[in-house]
Amino acid sequence: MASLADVARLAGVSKATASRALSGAGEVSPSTRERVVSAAAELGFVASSTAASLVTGRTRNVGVVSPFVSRWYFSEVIEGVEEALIREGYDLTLFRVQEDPSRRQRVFDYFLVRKRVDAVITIAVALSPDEVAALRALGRPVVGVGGGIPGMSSLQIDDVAAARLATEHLLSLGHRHIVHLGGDQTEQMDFHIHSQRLAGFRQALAGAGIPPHDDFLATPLTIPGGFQVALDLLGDPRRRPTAIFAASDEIAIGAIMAAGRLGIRVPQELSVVGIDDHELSEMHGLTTVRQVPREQGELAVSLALEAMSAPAPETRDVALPITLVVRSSTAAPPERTTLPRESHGHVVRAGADLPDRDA
Amino acid sequence: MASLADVARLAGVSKATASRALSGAGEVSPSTRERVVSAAAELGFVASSTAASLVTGRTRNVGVVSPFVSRWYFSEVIEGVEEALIREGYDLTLFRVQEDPSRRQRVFDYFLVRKRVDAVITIAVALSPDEVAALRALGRPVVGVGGGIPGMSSLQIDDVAAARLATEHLLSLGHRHIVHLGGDQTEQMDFHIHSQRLAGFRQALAGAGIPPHDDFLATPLTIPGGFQVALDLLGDPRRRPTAIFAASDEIAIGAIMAAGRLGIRVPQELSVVGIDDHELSEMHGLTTVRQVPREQGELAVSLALEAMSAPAPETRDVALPITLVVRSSTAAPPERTTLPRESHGHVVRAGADLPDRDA
DNA sequence: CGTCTTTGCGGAACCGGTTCCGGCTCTCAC
DNA sequence: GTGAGAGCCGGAACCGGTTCCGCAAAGACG
Repeated sequence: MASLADVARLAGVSKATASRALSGAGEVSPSTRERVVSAAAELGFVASSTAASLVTGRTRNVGVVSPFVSRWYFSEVIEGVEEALIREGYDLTLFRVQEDPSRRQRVFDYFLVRKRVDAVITIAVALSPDEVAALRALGRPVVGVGGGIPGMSSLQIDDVAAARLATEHLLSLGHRHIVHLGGDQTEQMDFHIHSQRLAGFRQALAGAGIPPHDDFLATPLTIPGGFQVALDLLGDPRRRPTAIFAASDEIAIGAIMAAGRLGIRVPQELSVVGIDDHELSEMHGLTTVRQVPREQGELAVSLALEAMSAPAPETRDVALPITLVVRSSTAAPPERTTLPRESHGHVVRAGADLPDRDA
Repeated sequence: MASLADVARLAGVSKATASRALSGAGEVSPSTRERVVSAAAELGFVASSTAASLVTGRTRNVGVVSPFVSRWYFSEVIEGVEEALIREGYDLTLFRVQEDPSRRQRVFDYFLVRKRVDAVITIAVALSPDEVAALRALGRPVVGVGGGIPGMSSLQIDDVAAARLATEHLLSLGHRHIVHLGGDQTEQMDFHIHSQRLAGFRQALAGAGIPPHDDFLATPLTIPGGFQVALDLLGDPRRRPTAIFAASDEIAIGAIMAAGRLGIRVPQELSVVGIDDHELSEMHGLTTVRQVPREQGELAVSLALEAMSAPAPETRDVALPITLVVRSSTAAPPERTTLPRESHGHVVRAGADLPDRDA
C-alpha cells in the first residue's frame, strides 16, 4: 500500500507539498502538481481516509438512523440519501434502530458517538428525550426526514394537510361515512405522523359538518396489515363505510385487496384513498396524496451538508409539497348509502354494474 | 471531548496503561484498571475509532454492496447483515451500485479502497472482471450472497434446484403447458441467477419429456413488471399456459393480479408458483420456494468475520436450504387444456365454476 | 537596484490512539 | 543472599495524513 510519503519521494517533493497537490488546497505550481499526480497514479495511491479524518476531524461519512430498511418509504429515502451522498463524496453508515432498548442504546451511546459521522439523518424515527440529547451531544448537524427532532432541522410533508386533502377529496365526491385506517404508537415510528394524519382527517370531517363517530382503526402500516383490518371492517355490512382513508398506500392497497376478496367493487361500492404514491399504487389504480421520499432523502443531504459548512448552527424546517393524484379507486358513493338514514332499500343505480375498471 | 490522555492524567497513569486498562489487552493490576475505568466514565470518554483504526488497520466497519435497497430480497439481506454486524460491534457502510458506469467505478476504485472496510459483502450483484479485481485488491474478505464472486466466499441457494423444485411441483399436478417469467441481463443483478433458474426450469421440463418450446418471457423482477408481462401473456387465449413459474415472488404476485384483472381464476384456471416467500406471498396464497434472505445476511456476516480472523484466506461456498411452500395458487390444470392437442373444444368440467378461493 | 510582496515549498507539529521495549519491583527458589 | 522470573507500568515510536509557520526565490514597484 503506497502512502503519501512514497508518493512524495517518487515525485521528489515533501509530504506537505504532495498533500497540497493532491487535495488541491494551498499553493502548488502546475508543474510540481503534475509530477505529484502522476506519481500518485503510478503507485496507485489512495489517501487513507482514516488518517485524514484523524487530523481534520471530518470523516466524510454520515449516519442514517432508520427503524426499517425494507419498507417502501424508508428504503426510498435511503436510496435518495445514498445517491446524494455518493455524489458529494460521502459514505453512508446505516443504523437501524428498533424497539429493543439495549440495541437502541448501543446505537446512540456507542456507535454514533465514536466521531465517525459528520452528520446524522434520521428517518421518521421516534426518539426518546435521552436519544435526542445523545444526538445533540454529538455537536453535528442532525436532520430529521419525515418526523423532526425538537430543535433540529427537519424535512417533512404537512401531515395534517395531506390527510385533509385526501379526506376532502372523498367528501367532495359525496362520501359521508369514511373510516380512517392509520398507525398508532405501537408502530416503531414517529407517532406524530399518525396522530397528525388522524387530526387532519377529523378536521376535514368537522369542516364538512360530520359529527365525530367511530371512525378510526389502528392498523399496521403494511399491505397485509391493511388487508386484515379491512377484511374485518368490510366483512360486517353494518360497519362498512363508503370510503376508506388509509394513512399509507400500503394500508390502502391491503384494503383494496380485502375488498376484492369480499367481492366489493372499487370504486363503485367502496372508495379508497391513501398517502404516499407507493410504487404499487399506479397498478392498483389507487388515488393518493403523493410525496416523493427519494427527493426527501436528497434534500436531507443538502440540508445536512449546508449545516456542516455553515458558521453558526441554524436549524431549518422545510415543508415538502404534496399533490393529490386521482386514479380509479375513488368515485361517488353508491346512492343507497349516500343517505343511509333515509333507507332507500336496495335501489341500485342503473349502470352501476359496469365491468371492472380494467375495461 | 475527552481524550485518552485526559483519562490517563485523571487516573494518574500513562496513556499506555490507560489504553491497556480500557481495551482489556495486556497486564494491568485490578486496582489501576478500576481507577482508569472510573476516570473514563467520569469524563464520558469514548475512544476515537478513527485513531484506533489508523494504528491497528482494522476499522470495525464492513461495506455492503447492493444494486438496490428497496427491493424485498435486498432489503431483507441488508437488515440481516445490519442486525448481525451491530451485535458484533461493527458498523455497516452501504454502497449502492447501479448501471451508471461512472458511479460504479467511483464505488469500486475510490470508496471501497480507502481502507475503510474490514470486509465486503455483496448482494446479488453482477460484477465486471475489473470490479472483481478491485475487490480482490482490497486484500480483505469478500462474501457474495445470492450470487458469488469467482474465487471468493459465497452464500446462495441452488438456483437450478429451486427452479426445478418449483417446476416439478407444477408437473406433478399435471401441468404440461408452463411458461417461465424470469429476469435477464437487463436487470441490474447477477444474471447467473436468471440463467440458472431458467436452466432448472428447462431441466425439469426435459425430465418430464416435454419438448422445448416457446416457454420464457423476460420480465422485470417487480410486481408491476410481472403484472404487465402476465397481462400480455394471459390476455391472448392461444398463448395462455395452464401454469406460470415465476423467477421471483414479485413477478408471481404480479401475474396473480393480472389473472385477477382478466377474470382468470387462480388456481382453477391458472397455477402460479414463485421463488422467495416474499412477505406478501402468504396474503396472496402464493405457492413458492422459500428462502430466507435475512438469515443469509446474518450468515454472510459470520463468514466474513470468520475469514477476518482466519490465518490463511480460505473461501467457502455455502448452499442454503430451500423448501417448497404449497399454498393456494397451484392446483391441477383444468381438463380441457390438459391435452390441448386433442382439441376437446369447449368442454368445461362440471363444478369448475366454483366460487373464488376466498369462499 | 534595493525593498516589498507574492508564490512555492519544506520542516515539523499534530490528531488520538496502540504497541513494542525496557525498567522497576516483588516474589520465590536455591 | 542472590538470581531468575513474573507482573506491572512508562517512554516513545508509530499509523498516515493535514496544516501552521517560516524561508527562499521570483516578480512588482519606486
